[in-house]
Amino acid sequence: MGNSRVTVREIARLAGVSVATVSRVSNGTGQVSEEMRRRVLEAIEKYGYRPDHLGRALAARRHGALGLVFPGLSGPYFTELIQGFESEAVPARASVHILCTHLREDSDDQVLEMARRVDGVAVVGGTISEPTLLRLAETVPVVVLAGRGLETVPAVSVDNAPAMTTLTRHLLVDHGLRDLVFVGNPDGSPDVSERWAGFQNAYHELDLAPPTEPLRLAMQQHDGVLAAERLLGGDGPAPQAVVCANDELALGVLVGALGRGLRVPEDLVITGFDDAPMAALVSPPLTTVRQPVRELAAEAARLILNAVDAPGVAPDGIVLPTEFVVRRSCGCPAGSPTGGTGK
Amino acid sequence: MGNSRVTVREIARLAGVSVATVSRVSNGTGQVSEEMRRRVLEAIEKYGYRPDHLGRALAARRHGALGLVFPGLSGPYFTELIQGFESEAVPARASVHILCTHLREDSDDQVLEMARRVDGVAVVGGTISEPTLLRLAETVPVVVLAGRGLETVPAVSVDNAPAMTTLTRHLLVDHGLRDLVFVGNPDGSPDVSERWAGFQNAYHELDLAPPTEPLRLAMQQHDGVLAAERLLGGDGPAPQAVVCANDELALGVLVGALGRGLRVPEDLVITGFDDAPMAALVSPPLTTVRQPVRELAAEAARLILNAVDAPGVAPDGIVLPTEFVVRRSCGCPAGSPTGGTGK
DNA sequence: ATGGTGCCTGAAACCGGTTTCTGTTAACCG
DNA sequence: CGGTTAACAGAAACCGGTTTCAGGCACCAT
Repeated sequence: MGNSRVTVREIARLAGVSVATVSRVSNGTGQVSEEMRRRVLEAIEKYGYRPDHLGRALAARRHGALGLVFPGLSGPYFTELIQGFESEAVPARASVHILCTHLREDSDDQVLEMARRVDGVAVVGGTISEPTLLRLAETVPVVVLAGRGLETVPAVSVDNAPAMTTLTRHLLVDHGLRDLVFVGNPDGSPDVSERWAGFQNAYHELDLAPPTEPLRLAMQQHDGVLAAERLLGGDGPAPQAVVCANDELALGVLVGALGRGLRVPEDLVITGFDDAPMAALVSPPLTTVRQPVRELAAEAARLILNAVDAPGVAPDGIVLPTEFVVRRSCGCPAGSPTGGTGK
Repeated sequence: MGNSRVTVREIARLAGVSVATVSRVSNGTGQVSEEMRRRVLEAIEKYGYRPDHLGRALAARRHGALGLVFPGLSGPYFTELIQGFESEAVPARASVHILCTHLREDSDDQVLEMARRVDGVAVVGGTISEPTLLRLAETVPVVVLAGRGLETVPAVSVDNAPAMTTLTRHLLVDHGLRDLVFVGNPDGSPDVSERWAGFQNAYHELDLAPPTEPLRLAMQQHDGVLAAERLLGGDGPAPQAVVCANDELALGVLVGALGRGLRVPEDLVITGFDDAPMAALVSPPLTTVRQPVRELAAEAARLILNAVDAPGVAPDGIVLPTEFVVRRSCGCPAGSPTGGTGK
């Protein structure tokens, strides 16, 4: 019944028609008489024929698949990313290939290899080298997801720097804090780099002396705990506020601070970035910046799908707006207003 | 240069050889004289030829791809799952297709459609209907990931029930607690169903009256916060302990409890399942069950890859052991010993 | 009756590889 | 020197679809 070994020619033979007719019926293209159509559909039904994807893809010179490349899969950010991408790709009848370059040394090769199996690729910013990105773009449409694009490679990202400037200004001006520490590695990803730039920019705008060097760590919760150890560990004075490059770090710092008996925000202010689900749930809830991660990835998928259909035109990049979310971890009372940073 | 429009026949023409020879050289199969090889390699190099994946796959009747199907992407569990699967597939030169059936009504169709693009599929338990699973298994090798297998479909899973029995017994016997509530929906996934069974079994083993009905909720952190609201909200007495179906729920309950001014474990005992990264970081650290999620998914990938190479033989399922991790949220002092539940 | 016009249909070419099978050549043997 | 064999190259078939193109046929107007 559901045997997948049945081919067009077989169905054609059994229905007593040509393969062209079978193809026409199974695709609904061209003109086919009622009688022929009936015979073919009957045979298709009876033998459970379904056209082979490879044959079809080869003829159409299109894979019906999109690729998504990211460094590793940590935390809520990437799950949102994948889901956003997938939610846009699947309805367009494109399957989703994923590749975590994560710790593999030959990842550039693998990205290039993936490019031969898909119609387009989204690469998370900072994942692969620029030369590889360019070579990739020669083969298939590419967009950079959360990062900076190139001449020929559009990017979709959020307004990281302005958002971080808004958040930092809030701490410096509205709360009168001075001794802030930025946690996150600006060299680790374009996102963090931009956030660090936005952080510095707030100081610059207010004619303050530049901030201290960032505490360069990875982006996971246990790195935040590590940050708390370093910053609150004893030697040297603790900062007034810890501005984290994402919510996971902030959550880790929060755990570390509370575990040391500090009160947040009274003894230490902590802020995040992303507005992960947990950010609103912890106590005190986290002041952070909401970014539309799902929408970002969906936009990337759409961009690629368009580029596949209309090759040649290199679309512009997209910058999505974020929203500054004021909660209690910055020292604001419960129920403060929130404000967007605008587009 | 890197033009991907170059075909075997073109290279053959340019090198003045036959396509067969080009194919032999590019695959390293068969016998080719030094002179021919040199000419071919030269042309390949010069025109940047790389064999098309579709043509190759069609001829080989193999996709070089594996599918991974899960309901939705929430929390650390699924990121681990994907990474484990991917880490095993990619070195075997198989790309990874993902599909979140998540909220789409026609997901069964999409799973069947995916089956036509891959050599094998891993399906997370409880994701698709049994009839669909059976039809899927007629097409490609399938394994169920974290769930129960069928006659023809092997499963890889962990010893959920014994592990939960061990944990529950610990609360009932070592801590003398009686009033436990299980949080999680046994109908939601095979994993939860088995954990609930293990929970009940501990009562049974000790000749206690059966526990109260489970609090049926989804598996995310905010569901845990919800659980805390329901259980600690005022009307009706609060339980002594909340046994959660996974760590995310437990973390949510913890946040909710602490937010209400309760002390954990003095006023309320909370336990989880999974040993997510955050479980050890919160205060108090979570007593839970560690399960080797990555290894589980890697095992599934291996099983499928083997089934692809040696079709016909239906391999046995695999049950991986878990480890009971005693931390402080159950009431044990810091630094208690931990014990595995064995295989 | 003749020529023109649409509508259907199927043979064959094509997508881009791999593989079998046949034939040539050179080396080796007695 | 004739015969066997191994090494190598290429033509053609194949994988499973789609699409072009030419032809058959019915119908209509002249």
